[in-house]
Amino acid sequence: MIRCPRGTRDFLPDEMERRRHYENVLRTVAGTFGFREIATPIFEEASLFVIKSGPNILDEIYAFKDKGDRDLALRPELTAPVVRMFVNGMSNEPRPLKLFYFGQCFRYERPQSGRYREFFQFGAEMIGNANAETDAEAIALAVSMIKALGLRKYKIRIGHIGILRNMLAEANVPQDGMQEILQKLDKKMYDEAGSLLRSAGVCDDSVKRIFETAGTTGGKEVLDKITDDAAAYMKEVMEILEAMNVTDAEIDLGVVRGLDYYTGMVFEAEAPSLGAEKQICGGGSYSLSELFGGEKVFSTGFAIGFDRILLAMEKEGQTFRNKGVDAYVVPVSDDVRLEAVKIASMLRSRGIVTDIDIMRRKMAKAMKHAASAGARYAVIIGKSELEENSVTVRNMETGDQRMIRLDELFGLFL
RNA sequence: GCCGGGAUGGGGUAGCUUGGUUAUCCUAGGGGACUGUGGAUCCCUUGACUCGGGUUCAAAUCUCGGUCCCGGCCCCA
Repeated sequence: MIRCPRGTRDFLPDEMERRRHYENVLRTVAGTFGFREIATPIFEEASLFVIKSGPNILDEIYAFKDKGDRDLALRPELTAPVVRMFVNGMSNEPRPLKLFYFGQCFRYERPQSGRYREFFQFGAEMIGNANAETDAEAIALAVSMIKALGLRKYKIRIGHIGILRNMLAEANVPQDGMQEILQKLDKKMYDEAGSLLRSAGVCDDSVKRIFETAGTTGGKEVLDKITDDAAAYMKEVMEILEAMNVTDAEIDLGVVRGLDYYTGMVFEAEAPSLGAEKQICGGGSYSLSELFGGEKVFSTGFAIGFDRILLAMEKEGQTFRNKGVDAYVVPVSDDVRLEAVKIASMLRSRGIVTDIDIMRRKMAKAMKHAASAGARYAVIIGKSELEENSVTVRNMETGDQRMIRLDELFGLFL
């Protein structure tokens, strides 16, 4: 028995219908913010991801050589491909570019709850500017999408990577040791961050101030304590968000996020109903295009973990009802099957979702099948009906049924 | 890569401690009882011990390893 590979999933029709529905909710919201959808290849030159994330990334992605000896990789994320696309063919478009995408990504990792080797991301990028309006727009879009999906419990935290970086630089922490310290601070591992700071020669007083800043959380007023241009900037972002009616995002200066291509604002969303893998969204402002051979352009973007957010909705008890077919055509006897096929075709050509018994089942079994397929109406076609140019229509929910003329049948589904 | 718990028809399960006939029950799928009316009932039928090695007269059951799943660590671009 061959099964699907580790960390991948099959999506059966019910599940797929649900996923498509929510994908389209996200597409619609992104559209209302003026974003337009794009798609990039599933695989890219491996170097695209190496340039962005360093050579160690190769251990964590599906990288391979093709028959032409090219080094390729299944995409582990979509920001790099989108920026590559911008550099290749969109660098002279009017700015800002507002792009969104939905697609699968692949990472060679140990699967666990909410983590797969093939997973789906919905993301958006704004390319061409770095200011408070841009950052606020990205956050507002993310929040609107989460809300539109119907997720109730979530937490949005906004930080600014520059504030802690500036403090570390002022304390004379060398550039190459910074990332490790920031990572510890991001995880609230203060003991380890402390020993790293002290061994970098930072005095106790500075360490204390750094910890205080990293632990700063709350509304925009907490920014008043910080004397840094970035704090004033973040206050502006928060004010714009307020004007956009986004009030449930809070400041957390400990949000530092992974790699150092982030340049300023960073944010993430988590769903507390999930376990260890509870982050459902992450993003910030960055500058990548110059690494791929283009001019330096500031951008802001984020990605939503589609599988995780669906999982969180499920855990909150949100259910999804599959639509089923509008009409299920049931021929009463074999000698009316051709007529039944004609009527089904007529309904289909009018855009009505129509199924028909093609198993040559007896009528009772066909009715049973119509019920289990979730049909709204059974369209019963027999000799006596056809003699009067009619069919019998049965409402499968109420059980009411009546004869209806063929030329009126279509109107029933409007 | 590391730690822990698992794996029995399509789905859900009993059996495993204490090895021993044809592997339990529910559900689902196909057909029939019912020759023109669904979710009911009854009958027939399809369908499983994760894979490989070991112990044994005999393994779903004991044992070792692989694979996969679940939870966590690491990582999380």
